[in-house]
Amino acid sequence: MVAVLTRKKIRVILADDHPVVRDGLAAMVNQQADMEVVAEAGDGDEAITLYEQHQPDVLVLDLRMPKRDGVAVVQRVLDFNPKARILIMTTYDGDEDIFQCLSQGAKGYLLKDAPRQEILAAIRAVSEDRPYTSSSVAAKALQRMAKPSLTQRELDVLELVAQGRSNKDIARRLSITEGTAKTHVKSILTKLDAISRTEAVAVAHKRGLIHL
Amino acid sequence: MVAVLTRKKIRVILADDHPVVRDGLAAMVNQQADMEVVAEAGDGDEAITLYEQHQPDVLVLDLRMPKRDGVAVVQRVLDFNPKARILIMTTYDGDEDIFQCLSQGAKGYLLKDAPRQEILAAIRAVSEDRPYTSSSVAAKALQRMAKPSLTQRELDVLELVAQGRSNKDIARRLSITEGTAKTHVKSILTKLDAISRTEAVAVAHKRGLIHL
DNA sequence: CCACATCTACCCACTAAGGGATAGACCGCC
DNA sequence: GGCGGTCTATCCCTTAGTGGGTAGATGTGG
Repeated sequence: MVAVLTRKKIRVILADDHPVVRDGLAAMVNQQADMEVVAEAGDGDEAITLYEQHQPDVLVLDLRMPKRDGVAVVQRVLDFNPKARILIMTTYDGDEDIFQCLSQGAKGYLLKDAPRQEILAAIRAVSEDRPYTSSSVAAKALQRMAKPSLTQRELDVLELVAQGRSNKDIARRLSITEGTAKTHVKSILTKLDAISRTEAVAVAHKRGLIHL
Repeated sequence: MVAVLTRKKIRVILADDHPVVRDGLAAMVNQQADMEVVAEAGDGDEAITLYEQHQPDVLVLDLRMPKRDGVAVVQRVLDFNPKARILIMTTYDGDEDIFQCLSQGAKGYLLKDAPRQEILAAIRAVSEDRPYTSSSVAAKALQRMAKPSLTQRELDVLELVAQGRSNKDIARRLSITEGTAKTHVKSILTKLDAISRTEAVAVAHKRGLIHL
């Protein structure tokens, strides 16, 4: 028997809410001699359940999914198994998403427009516990590190600002005074380097701080 | 020879900028006895070129692609062949996108999270020149019809508003007075039923009038 | 315990934005 | 030729948002 036949295959779980994408990845992975798909998840909760059930070598994870958001899945899975090897695969290239996932412990991050070979290379790298990040993605993570973080309260306010709420409306919803809402908005503007709330929303959206 | 063998297969072109999605669709289509993929495009220009080259029975088209936007591809292809059968397949469910594509002459519109069977059913329907639209998508197209359209100038202004520009800044960029910029913004607010520019951006984004 | 960050709240002053109305210039269509 | 839509522009007035600073309460970690 040849070595490659006796060596265990890389066991992969795919988590993505688009059946088409899962099909595509599954076809790609199963064509390889050294890897196989052991399960597929269509939402965040399923991803967690199936991970704990199968304990695969690699979890390929979409960021935006129903029921539970990708970052939450990363946390939960790494909590269950700190050595879990997670590869994020998403269309979102905002520095916040990248930073969150990688600093949380995901081993790789790549974009859905990546060519086949790169995707397979990433899965192999992550399966051997080697980090995989394209240079453009790594650059964004580094960029993010130089920027100030928003507090939870500021994120709450930012979300309402992005919905088009007025300071008065925001204050009412958060049970604070309008003055306090203004204070939060001001610090958001400062941190995001924006001169108006509308620009703040644009910046926050580009950076992946909010997802409309 | 049995009828199904002599009957010509449905010839399909896939246009999507994600290799994974193309792989998934191709695998799905090629497994069917009655259809086959004759070409794959990774951007809008390629989609047009390959359509004119192969003249397939169905063009499956992603809306957001590099080089040329999906709506522009629909126009161009239908200009080349008014009987072209185009099936839009996208993640965007804003009423504006749906309305634009269908009123332009696309035969079907479905979302990427659709199950395999629905996708195949849509391709078959469109290949026979039967429109295919899920009820939720059709509902949005109808909703859109009741809403006022923005003029081209208003769309120009809206885009700058969405970038966070001030009225003064917008005026400068469009070479108009600030007062005129205000007039445009005011009519945008009225048409989108918003009380502030930030809310207008939120509404416009949800409806698919702008894509950040 | 002290230092630090966060959330809350207030002050003042100034600018930007929104609401309503009106109107001339231009263009295409019936 | 006239009607309707669009783009441009202006008026007045009111409200919302921005920029500056200050500060008490609370909680957390060194």
